[in-house]
Amino acid sequence: MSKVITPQEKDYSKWYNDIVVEADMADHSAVRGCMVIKPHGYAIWEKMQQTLDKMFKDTGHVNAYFPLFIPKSLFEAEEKNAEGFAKECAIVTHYRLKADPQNPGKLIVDPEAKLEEELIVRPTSEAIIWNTYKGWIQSYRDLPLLINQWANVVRWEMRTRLFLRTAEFLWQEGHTAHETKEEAIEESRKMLDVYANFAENWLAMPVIKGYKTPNERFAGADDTYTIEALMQDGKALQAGTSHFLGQNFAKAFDVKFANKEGKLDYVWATSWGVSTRLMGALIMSHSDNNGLVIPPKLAPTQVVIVPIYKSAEGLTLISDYVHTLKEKLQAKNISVKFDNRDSQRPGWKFAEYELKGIPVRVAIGERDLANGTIEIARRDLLTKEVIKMEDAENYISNLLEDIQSNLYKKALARTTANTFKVDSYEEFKKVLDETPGFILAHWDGTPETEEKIKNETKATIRCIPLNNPLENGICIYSGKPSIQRVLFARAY
RNA sequence: CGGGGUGUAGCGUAGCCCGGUAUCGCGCCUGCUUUGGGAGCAGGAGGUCGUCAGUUCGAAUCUGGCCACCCCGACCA
Repeated sequence: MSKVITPQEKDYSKWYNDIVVEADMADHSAVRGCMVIKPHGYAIWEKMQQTLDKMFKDTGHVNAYFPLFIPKSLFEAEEKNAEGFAKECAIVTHYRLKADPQNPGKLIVDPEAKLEEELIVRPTSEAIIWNTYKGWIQSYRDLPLLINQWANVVRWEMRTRLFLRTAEFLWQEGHTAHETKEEAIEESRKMLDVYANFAENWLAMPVIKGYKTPNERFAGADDTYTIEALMQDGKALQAGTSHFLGQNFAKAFDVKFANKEGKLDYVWATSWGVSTRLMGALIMSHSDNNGLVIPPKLAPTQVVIVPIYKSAEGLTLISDYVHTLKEKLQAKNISVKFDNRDSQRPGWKFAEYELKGIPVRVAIGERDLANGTIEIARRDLLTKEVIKMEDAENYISNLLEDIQSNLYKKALARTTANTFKVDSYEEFKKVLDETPGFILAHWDGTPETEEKIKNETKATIRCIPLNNPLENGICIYSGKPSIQRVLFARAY
């Protein structure tokens, strides 16, 4: 039906791009690798923010804000972290422009205005935050320190994709400090659970919780926990990570505290984050060839009401009913938009809201007024039903819940159907090429084998699932003994 | 960064080989008729042809540089 979206089966990545652009979520900007997030996309991101922010606060965290710039000397303090990000940093070297004497009307960088020390545009904030924490933490009484920041970060990626990998992106980063290793690990696991809860119950996206192999760990972490989701094309997406940082940053920034015994010790740290990449996850979990599909819990507008009328009097009569319906729905905390614009016709509006993924559409015409009915269409299944007016608010309220759970069930069924246990390398390669998805296979536990599999097949170990059942087997690549299966996939 | 492709009105395009000031559709504006799945008719507006330079009497068209985007690599916690 859609005239604008490239079908998934024809070209998945073109389809993805079409959804982002045509559903009015974001657009390429004049800046390389950076996008403009448009109101419809930003509204969804705001819903994600609101939901996550509440979850963070409910688990005892508070928000703060740290600078965009990090002096190079601070940035390089934690060596592994610095090394991990060094290749993708934007660097400020000057602070002033001046008129170009050779070229009237143009500006050049003023060579006189060179900074004594370069500033790194944050690719992540551990360095500046831990440098700050040094001044905030002296005693166990100052702990735990549970802080989150909503911010933008810059990573100079070579190749970018709207929402999935942009040079600048929006995210939240939690940075916590603890007295003990156990407490810090518990914190990082707790936040992983928050992310998984959000992914499954709001994004309606099933995820596998697990931890990363040393190769795939965050630079500077002792352990990286992750939630991994399977997209419609069989590729995996890392949807959120939570890191146990050990004492690495405390040591690099000399953050010590006096414990209850009066002895000095380095604090234990975590950091955790999710980004606007979740928008990509949302798209690639539920959307179809007709456009975006938004899970009701994240839809800025859950219900749109389209009047169908032949005269101004007709519109007035319809509006009277719609206003009472709208109030009843709002009383149930349902967000409703009454699109009574006269500048677009109903058919146009239907197509538009379908493309933009509004979960429920209500149509009311003069015929309905006479019959005491309304027409209700659900975006996920693209079905329509005519119901009695008096059933409307309960019907819609239940329908929203049904759509939310239906989307999750559908995504879960897809993920399950595309998760394969594989016992030989031949079979492994065959699955990757023919029915891509998650692959559970035995691995000998060495970085060498992991690297070789990656180089030969582009598949990586997404994670070692938490609560993974132990099972003796042999590595599909090396034939060496293995004690468990790990989760492989090609990934975004 | 390497290989391939693209860039013409808000969007999608024709023209480019063979140089002479730009085609069509959608959208936009006005009016009337319409309104239950992207309305119809009539009239109208809108373009430094990505950008900079070169060749030429003359460049969308030929040559070179640069920029942006797309695809494939490389890269990516």
